Amino acid sequence: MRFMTSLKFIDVVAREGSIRKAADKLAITSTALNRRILQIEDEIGQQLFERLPGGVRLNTAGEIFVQHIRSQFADLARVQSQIADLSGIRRGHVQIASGADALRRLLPETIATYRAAHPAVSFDLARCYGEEAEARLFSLDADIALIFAPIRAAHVHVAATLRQQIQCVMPADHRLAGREQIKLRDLAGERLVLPTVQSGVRQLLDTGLLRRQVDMDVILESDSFEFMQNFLHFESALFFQIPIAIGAGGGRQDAGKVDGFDPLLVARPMDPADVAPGTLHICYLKGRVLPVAAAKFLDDIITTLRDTYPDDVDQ
Amino acid sequence: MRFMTSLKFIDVVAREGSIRKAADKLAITSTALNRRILQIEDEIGQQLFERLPGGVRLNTAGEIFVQHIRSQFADLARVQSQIADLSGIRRGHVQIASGADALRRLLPETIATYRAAHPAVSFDLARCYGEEAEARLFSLDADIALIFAPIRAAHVHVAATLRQQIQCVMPADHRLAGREQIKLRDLAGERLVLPTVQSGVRQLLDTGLLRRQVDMDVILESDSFEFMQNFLHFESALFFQIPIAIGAGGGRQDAGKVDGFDPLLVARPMDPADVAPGTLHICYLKGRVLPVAAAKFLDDIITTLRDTYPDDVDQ
DNA sequence: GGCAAGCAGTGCAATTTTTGCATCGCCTTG
DNA sequence: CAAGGCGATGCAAAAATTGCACTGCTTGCC
Repeated sequence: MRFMTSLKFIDVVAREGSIRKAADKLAITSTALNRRILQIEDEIGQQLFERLPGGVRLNTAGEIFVQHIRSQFADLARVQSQIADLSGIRRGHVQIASGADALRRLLPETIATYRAAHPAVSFDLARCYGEEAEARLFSLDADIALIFAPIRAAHVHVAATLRQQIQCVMPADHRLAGREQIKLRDLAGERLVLPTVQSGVRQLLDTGLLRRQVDMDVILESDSFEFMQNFLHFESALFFQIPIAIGAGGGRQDAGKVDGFDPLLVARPMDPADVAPGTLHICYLKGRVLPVAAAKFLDDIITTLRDTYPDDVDQ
Repeated sequence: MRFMTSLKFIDVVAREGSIRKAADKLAITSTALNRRILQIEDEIGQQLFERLPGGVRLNTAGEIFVQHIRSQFADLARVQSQIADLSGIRRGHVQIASGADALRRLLPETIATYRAAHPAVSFDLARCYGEEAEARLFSLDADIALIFAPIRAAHVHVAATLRQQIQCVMPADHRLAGREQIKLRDLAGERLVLPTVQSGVRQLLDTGLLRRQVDMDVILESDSFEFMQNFLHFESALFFQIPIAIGAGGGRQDAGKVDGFDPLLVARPMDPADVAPGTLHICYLKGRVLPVAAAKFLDDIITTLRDTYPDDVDQ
């Protein structure tokens, strides 16, 4: 896309914060890049970057312009996907920003199914927490975001939500494994593994714990489900996850099973009176027209979720 | 804007329907233009134009792509106006598509007032009928359209509407000049000057006349208010207009006066039971974010209308 | 039926634009 | 105060775009 290179260059310079670094990344000389930027600033009739001793930074005009550039790129991608769609080959690229929860089972399964139908569509997955996911939507580095946390920014459009009750995961022979529901005071004296404070699960737990003084033994904080799962094979403890992350339907035949097969672990829901259910938000940037591939995939996710959790999906 | 030239070229070729004609218009050789187009088609990976013996025509992919190009240009204009706005100089360009009605007094006055406040904003006025105005919105040749007719296309967003009762304009000494309202049957035997069939006024009149058989003497059809007004100085006749076109407020102190000053003509409303009131639509393309200047001007128009016709404006 | 006119595409040389190198002046940091 | 990083600039080399001359094609007109 020769006709977009200058714009792409500006985008990269904005991200790198330095013409020389950007030039390295773009495999051209800093002087060529510098002159392209000067030329565009000249054509726009406005300076876009502040020149600082340590590099460059977007000024207000630049912020506006770069946002425009990014939306142009996103729009071009949409147009190309739409054009490719005409010729029958459903090509495209879908960029997703997601919390760790959905990365575990929901996204792998949904993407695999999708790609079975449309093998020419490629995916890009960025694992990140709520705020960063929203930023990625805004900078058009993500088409779709799956956020298990409240939505902060007004520019995010929520296409669907999924209510999820936090589950307590424990060894199958744990003393609490027989309970239908776990209450916070049951955790007294237990060894706990908590997710990082940035995660939505942790925030919900903290909110619950604030109200009740429970004396617990937090032995570990981690943001890796895999690690926590394996850790429990060696030391008896409890950790917390939401159903989509452990692949267990709420109230279906595989309820209580972890990952659908791990015989050593079981999941039991927390009492909703103690820990409020959280909401997974499936969103995209407000006002955007998603590329064909992304729009279709968004549909697929929502359909999958509705099939799995028919009562908990809202649109 | 060097980085937009190739795209601009494609737009022009699409409009001209021929590479050579477009090349003439763009003051380059047809061969250079031809190669630019081949190059872009190569980069997109899709043919955009069908090659016909008499020139070129957009194919489906091309239609999509050209629409994208035009929206990019419109968006760039918005961004520039936004950037110019930052530096205090409110620069910009506003493109308006309007029926003849609003061109007469509403737009001249509103634009003059606007330009007094923002002298660096320039305007472009295209007089056209409903359907063409909508097409101009879609091809982004117009930011704002003022249409006195029903809206046909779904892609038009109506920002405000103004109800207007059709007025009958006549010499001040006409036998009907004393009436408060004119009924269709009053027109029997009168010499009438009608607006062109494309105009919304005519369509409303025709609808009314369909129901009542009135024997009239249509001596002239014209789409020029100026002509009709001057004609009445020479031959006694009636013609029809809406208040915004004759600069008369509905029920205000200048009601019944034409153009605010012409002592030879008076306007009397048609009986709403005979001729239904029409609606002036102030619209822009759905989903568009208007440039600062255009958005501000749209506001001004609506404010002006609301001040003049407080009871007839809806939003 | 043939011929002129109009169209898009192409090979090649001229021209314009872009790039890279060397270098400057500026600022911060150690 | 020196060193290192930054953006800007003069100048020559490299790459691209452009224009000219020409091809092959179709349509329409004599």
